[in-house]
Amino acid sequence: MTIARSERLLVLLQVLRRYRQPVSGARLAAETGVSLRTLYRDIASLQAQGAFIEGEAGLGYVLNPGFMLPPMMFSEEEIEALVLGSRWVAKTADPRLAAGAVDALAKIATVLPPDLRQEVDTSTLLVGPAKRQEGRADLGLIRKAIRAERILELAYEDDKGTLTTRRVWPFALGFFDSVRVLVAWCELRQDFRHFRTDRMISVTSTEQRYPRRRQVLLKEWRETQGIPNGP
Amino acid sequence: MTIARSERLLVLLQVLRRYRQPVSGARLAAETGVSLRTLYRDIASLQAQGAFIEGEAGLGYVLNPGFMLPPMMFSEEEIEALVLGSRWVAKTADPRLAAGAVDALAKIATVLPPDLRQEVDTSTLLVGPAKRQEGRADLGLIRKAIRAERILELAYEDDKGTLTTRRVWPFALGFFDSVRVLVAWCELRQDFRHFRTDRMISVTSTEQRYPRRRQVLLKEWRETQGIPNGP
DNA sequence: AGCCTGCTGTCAGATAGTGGCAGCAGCGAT
DNA sequence: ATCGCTGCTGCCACTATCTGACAGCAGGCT
Repeated sequence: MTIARSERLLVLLQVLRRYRQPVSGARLAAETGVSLRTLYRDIASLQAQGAFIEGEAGLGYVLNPGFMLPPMMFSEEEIEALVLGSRWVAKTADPRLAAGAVDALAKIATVLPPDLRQEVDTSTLLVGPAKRQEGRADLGLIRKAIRAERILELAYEDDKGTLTTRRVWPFALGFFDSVRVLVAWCELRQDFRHFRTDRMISVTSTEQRYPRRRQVLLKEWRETQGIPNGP
Repeated sequence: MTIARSERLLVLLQVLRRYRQPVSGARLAAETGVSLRTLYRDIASLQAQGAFIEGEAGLGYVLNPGFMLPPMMFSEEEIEALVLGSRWVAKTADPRLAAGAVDALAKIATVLPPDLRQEVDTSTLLVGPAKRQEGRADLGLIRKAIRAERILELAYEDDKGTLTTRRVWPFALGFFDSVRVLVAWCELRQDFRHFRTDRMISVTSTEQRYPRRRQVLLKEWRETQGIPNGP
């Protein structure tokens, strides 16, 4: 990847936008296809032009969010990705989230210049039929409980057909090809448990907040699963 | 005023933003301290990077508003939908489209108010592992051909193991659980055909444009499939 | 102390940027 | 139609900017 400096600076800006956590200069240098020395020069250039990039020794660089520097418009690839993603959500997720996908895309479309708006309407990336396994569970309720870190009461039928009632701390929802799985801390078992949403007999949200942060639970669960990191 | 090109491009963008009415290239050249010839090169560079600058002979240049994304408001549901959709694309699609999904989300995040930006980072809707069936086919190339309505030359191995070479008019790409399917008009068979991307031996893009609009082909294909409408 | 990382200086060679000129094309006014 | 204004592209030689490598210092974390 050998691109001119003037273009590279904008690429670098986007790479920085992409990472939210500190990134090392070496990594940025690799991504922009340039030596470490040159990367330092590039960073200095961006800072001189007003970009608020913080660099801390031993950590890396972070782009302070909330400041707009070009290129801010979406590329064709990005539009296609947004459209395809929204279509998948619209087909796969529960009705409320599906509506959210459609609405979000519509909002994005309104701020697009005409030619890109055209891309949204005419994109021909299609999503295959969903093999939804419907349960009585209200996914909207579950997502809301996850966001608000509220305890849920589940009536659940496990894979052996045994019915149990549990209080759980919900913190993630996994979307697989045909099933949706709630990941939660189970008060009954005092451990992480997975619950297929189609096996939930009933779901009740309490007003009670569980005592830990869902990000922390997610991190610990990932470690038990041997999943390194990332969404 | 003699500044480096990389910085000058950003200055030029600011100058363009300042004017609302058309500005002549000569004036822009003077303001950025550069010859007219070079200014034309600068404008070309900005356009190549996605800036929507319109230049009309006899009038001048105008920066199409909308190059910058305005601050946007989304509901929590909409944010979750966007994040989930992007994560799915990032896991499922080809590397370029996957990067597009991540980049698009990053751009959206920068124009979000802080509390919603938080939502993007902490969303705990997860996507299961992709069961990607990789082929040698370059999906990026295929998508580009679809967008530009270019004829593709395929070396394809059908389900019986027979190898054929065909010229096709690609107009849609279907994402299923484990396979990606190109939908195209096949010149050989004079009919619509589906091609699994993992069975493509080679894909070559021609510069030749096929004689019909892809939207029309899509509509006709849908009718033959008995698919009513909608994406 | 040791490791990782940010940051600066220097230098010679590679690269890209630059202006001037010439020519074509589209638009509006005369 | 003609003219003037403007956008746009090709060409070419000159220049300066950019680049990588090496070397060294500073600051945070374990």
